Amino acid sequence: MVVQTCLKKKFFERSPEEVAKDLLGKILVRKVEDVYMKARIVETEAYFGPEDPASRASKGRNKISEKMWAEPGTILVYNVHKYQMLNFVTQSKEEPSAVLIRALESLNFDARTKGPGLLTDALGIDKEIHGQNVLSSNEIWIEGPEGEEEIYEIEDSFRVGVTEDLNERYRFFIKGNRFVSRPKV
DNA sequence: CATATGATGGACT
DNA sequence: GTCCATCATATGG
Repeated sequence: MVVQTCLKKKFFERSPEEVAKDLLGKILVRKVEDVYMKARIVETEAYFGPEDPASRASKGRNKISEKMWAEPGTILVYNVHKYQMLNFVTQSKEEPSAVLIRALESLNFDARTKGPGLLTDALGIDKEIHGQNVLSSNEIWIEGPEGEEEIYEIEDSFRVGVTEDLNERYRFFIKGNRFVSRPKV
């Protein structure tokens, strides 16, 4: 029997790169009224602080980005065109950084989740949960099998769609998973 | 399969 | 008015 455990604060108190990799394979649970939607995280991206040109923290503090300086685990939601992007704050209040959820493998529902904008649509995520903490929210949280070995390979690439990327690969995804938004790099 | 392009709308300055 | 961490469609090999 696999024991599902909610993540602890410590999980998010690490670099966005580590958190992004470790979120792969975890189960995202979204509760809307009496409906529970469960999905496996299969693709993520790490964003750093002011030194990362693609990060919203590099544009200074504003109404959206200020939550990057909040507690690790804080939920950050912002829009790109007509879509919402779901992120979790990592590291610490002094070192703003975050992980973007880019694709999910739906487990108990049927909707398109192959892309950061599509998955928020599927889960009904909008700014209502912006600023909540994924460690304490009862509308969205993350579970993971404890002490299980990874049964998949992690592949990486440069980040998708950014106007100015860093010189490292900060996109991570589960190799071969059919829900990954852009399997080829 | 690959790459290219147009539509898209909310939030900020 | 400008920016954007997107998506769907169309085209070519």
